[in-house]
Amino acid sequence: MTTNDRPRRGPGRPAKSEAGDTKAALVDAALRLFAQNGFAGTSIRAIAREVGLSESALYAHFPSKKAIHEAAMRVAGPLVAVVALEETPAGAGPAEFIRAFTDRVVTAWDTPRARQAIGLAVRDGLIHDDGLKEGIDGALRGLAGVFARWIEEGRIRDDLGSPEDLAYALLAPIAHARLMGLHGEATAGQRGDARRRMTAHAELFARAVTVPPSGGDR
Amino acid sequence: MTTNDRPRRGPGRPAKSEAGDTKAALVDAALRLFAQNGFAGTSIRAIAREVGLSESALYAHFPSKKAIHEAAMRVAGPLVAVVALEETPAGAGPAEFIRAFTDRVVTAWDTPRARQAIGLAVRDGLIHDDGLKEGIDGALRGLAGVFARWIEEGRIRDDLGSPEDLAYALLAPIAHARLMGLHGEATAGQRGDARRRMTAHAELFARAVTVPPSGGDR
DNA sequence: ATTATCTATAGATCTATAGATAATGC
DNA sequence: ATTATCTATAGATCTATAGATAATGC
Repeated sequence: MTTNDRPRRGPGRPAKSEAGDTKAALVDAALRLFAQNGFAGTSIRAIAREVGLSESALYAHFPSKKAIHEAAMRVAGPLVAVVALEETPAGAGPAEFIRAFTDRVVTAWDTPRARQAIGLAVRDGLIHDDGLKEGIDGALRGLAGVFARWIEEGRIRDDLGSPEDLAYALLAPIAHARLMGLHGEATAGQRGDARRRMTAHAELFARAVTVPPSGGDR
Repeated sequence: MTTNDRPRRGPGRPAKSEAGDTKAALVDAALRLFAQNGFAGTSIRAIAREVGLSESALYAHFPSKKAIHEAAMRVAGPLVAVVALEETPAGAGPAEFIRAFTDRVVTAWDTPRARQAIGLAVRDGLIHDDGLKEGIDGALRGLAGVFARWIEEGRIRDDLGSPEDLAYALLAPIAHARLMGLHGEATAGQRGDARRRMTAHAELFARAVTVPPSGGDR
């Protein structure tokens, strides 16, 4: 179970040589355990032991259990992919953009940190948190803005639904695959499945929204 | 907080008049609390108190905390919507079928029981459970079968992706909306948003997959 | 003196059990 | 006698604090 099993220290300040970044190690262990077992299911004892410390050493770094949970959430970082949207060059055509955007999201979400972060969010009800909801809505609006321009320019179909609905049709399946397959406890196989599902959906979506070559039945 | 506040009983067997179905009331309270706070975040004390009992009265009905959690999961019932698929008449056209199927799923998922069930699944990691994954895959396969037939018959587009990918493109956004908006703590407004999102997506999907009227640009 | 650890412990809370008590149904 | 409740309590575990100890950096 214990990923990080440094030897238990003796009393007193540790020698310079063996004095690692304890605080960072604690946050790391906390992130992992909270994501796995939730807030109530994780004791500060378990966190301290994972790093090879006594419980009270933890209290020298964080004033309370809540504080270390908050620290873990901070390093987990933002859960949504607004950044990926801003970073994707919109110059290319719709299909290329959709592919590039999805690739960025998939890469960002398949890091160990991001996988633990989503576990944390799911376990402790943050998935029903207003902050997360606003983040998602922001990402949807950003994507909808891009789609709205393309609809105006006649580069994607205007008869399917609102730009917002289109954005949802692209993003939701990707987000769903993340929840099901890019979490902290996912095996390499599950992660591969999730990534394939994401890119496959992006391709399907790109084909569905781009204006079909007009004329000629069959 | 307490939804069910019957008066606390005295010692001894309660009179027939005030002897409700305690076991059912316990499971009900347990489902609500486990969904809200997770397994570790819910004490048997809290469950008993919610029903107006002492902790030990609970142990007369269930041998352990785990047992009452399992009972709660059983009444929560299956999480996925294979039933909805079987119940939807496939005789109608693709668009009608997609609409009818989605309506059934939405209705099934917006019951208080189903909303608590999804909270339970999310909170205690069942979302990453193999059983649930198999249920989802089963629903996807069933839907994919319907789509495969329609593709053969030329009633929906064959150039978007595999029947499985199509099934995912329809189901995942609906499942995602459920997670975000049809859970135990969702307000009426959030639930309405989620339902609208589901039906809007079904409409978009139906338009995207049906074969476009051929011929004539613009 | 400060920092980072330890041991020991207080006080709360948690699961579970033992034994008492009172209504029910035979 | 059985059933459904209670009170009391054991024993484990949890968060948090107090005070000791030893290395560091001035």
